[in-house]
Amino acid sequence: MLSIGKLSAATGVKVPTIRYYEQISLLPEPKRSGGNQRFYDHKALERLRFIRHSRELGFSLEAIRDLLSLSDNPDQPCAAADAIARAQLAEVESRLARLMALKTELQRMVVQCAGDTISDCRVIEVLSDHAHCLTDHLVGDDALPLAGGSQPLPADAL
Amino acid sequence: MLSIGKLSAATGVKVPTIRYYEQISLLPEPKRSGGNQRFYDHKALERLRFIRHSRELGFSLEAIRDLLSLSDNPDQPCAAADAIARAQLAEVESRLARLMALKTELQRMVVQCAGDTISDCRVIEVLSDHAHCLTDHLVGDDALPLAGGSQPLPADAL
DNA sequence: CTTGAAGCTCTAGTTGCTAGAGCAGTTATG
DNA sequence: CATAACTGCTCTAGCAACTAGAGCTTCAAG
Repeated sequence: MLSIGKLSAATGVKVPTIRYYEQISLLPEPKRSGGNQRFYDHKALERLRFIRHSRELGFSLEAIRDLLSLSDNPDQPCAAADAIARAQLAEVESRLARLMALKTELQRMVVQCAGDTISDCRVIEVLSDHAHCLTDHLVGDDALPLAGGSQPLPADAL
Repeated sequence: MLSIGKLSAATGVKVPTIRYYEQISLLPEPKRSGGNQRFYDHKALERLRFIRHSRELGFSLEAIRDLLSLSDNPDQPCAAADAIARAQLAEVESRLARLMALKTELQRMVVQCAGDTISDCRVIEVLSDHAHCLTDHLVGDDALPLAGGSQPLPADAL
């Protein structure tokens, strides 16, 4: 039996995050000891490790919720898990492609800057006008939804 | 003079987003016409284009705020703008490295899945145990702050 | 002159946490 | 046994960068 602090240390997930996961029902409510303190068993430890590892791989909490419910029913076919993983892979690949275009553009911008005054700074100039760019580092398809529907990858899992 | 709708069409930035930028003082308050409607001049158009392009390149609104104030003072040295751009480049490069590790791991996961039941699904198995992974797709340095201090790149600019 | 699109303000929701206030319970030391 | 220091508890509010919706007003076209 682990206190929440020990569980945190054992998994690398911060204490408030564990309570947050409980709040959104990603973790079940654990037993409480006399003075209302949470105590966790081995199953909870495993589940939290699963969550953490999935987060590291960029899965959203919603995807993880699905993956967990799949892993709770081991007799079902694994096609669903496979589909979630494939979707995540596709997501990562498309982000990779975009990031590589960004990197190219940023590099050009930085390299060309001669270090003079702002008035002839390449950085500012390039930012002012997309025509200076080589690639189409645009976001969407045609309406260019700058920030849009999904935000599957956690900002820090990149 | 452009209405907010025309400005939106001309820049690809959604109407509510324009109002949001005004609210956080990234755009100045525009003139209003008789019935309280916003009207924008050419300067506002340029400024919004600058913002949009910077967002496409992954700069945070805070970084853009700095870049804008730099571009408003063209006599100053451009070292500051250069530094912001270099920081952004470094950020993008580190995200790229992480994303590539993720991609490798996800690919391995997906390829190995034989399509049987969950009980012997590689996807679930790998997620359960980081030891299955080749790379250290871990986030932090030692404390592994799963999600942490900075979130410079907007989730959708990836 | 009427209709429908576009504009207005305001509040609240999204994701995945984090930070802080203000307590109560637990553990280590004197 | 007392006390300090730590860990835990609940609750609310905040972060980025928007998005969605309610409920209202104004404008342009036919």
